[in-house]
Amino acid sequence: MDQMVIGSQVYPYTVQTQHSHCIIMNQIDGSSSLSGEGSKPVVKRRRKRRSKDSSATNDDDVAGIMLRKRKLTDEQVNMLEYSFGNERKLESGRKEKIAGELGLDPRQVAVWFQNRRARWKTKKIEEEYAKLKSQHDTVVLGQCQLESQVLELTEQLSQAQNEIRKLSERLEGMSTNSPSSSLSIEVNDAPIDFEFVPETNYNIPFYMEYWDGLYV
DNA sequence: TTGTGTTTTACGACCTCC
DNA sequence: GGAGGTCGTAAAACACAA
Repeated sequence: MDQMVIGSQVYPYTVQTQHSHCIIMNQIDGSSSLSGEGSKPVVKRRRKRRSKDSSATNDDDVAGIMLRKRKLTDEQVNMLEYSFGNERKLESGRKEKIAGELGLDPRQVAVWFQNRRARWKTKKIEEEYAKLKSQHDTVVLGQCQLESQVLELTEQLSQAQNEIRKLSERLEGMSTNSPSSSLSIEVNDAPIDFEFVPETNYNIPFYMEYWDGLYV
């Protein structure tokens, strides 16, 4: 059993001490954290913090030292973790039961669950963030690939436009008075057939230029 | 040993639900 | 209105590098 020496007094440092510590705490505070001020105006009152001074001798300071928070034992934490794994919320009866089994104040059990839920929530948020980041990175990568393809296709399109313009100019030079409804030319030894389809809606600029070139 | 960063315990303020 | 929740934070406990 650990001991805490305060002045001439030796205080046992055990689970029971932790239990007592909470009772003292509530008495000293003269308040419960669950007092619930409802919708009163927000008045942030800084609570008194416990002193770090261990050389104190008067009753209040001794109590303050007794109030020092104590780490829960591994066994207590394991039991609390197990309980938390079964159910993250803590109804009154269960809290009393756990507190009794572990020799803790019910308030300690409630606080532990509150903090545990907060840690769990933080972890969940971090996991969700990592998942979303991964998805985002995947989308960004896909976007880069698509942009690269767009550049490549734009370049190809530009080259094709140039080819067509050159051919158009050549055809213009060879043009006769009677327009033909179709014509056939070769580009790079590959035959390309053009067919005039008046009802087709060509709204791509270079096609319009091409037709304009043919039928000026 | 000591300075510093992180984790754990505890609390005050406020919110929600019954 | 009370019980129990979240949120933000203080302070003790702990880990660890320098």
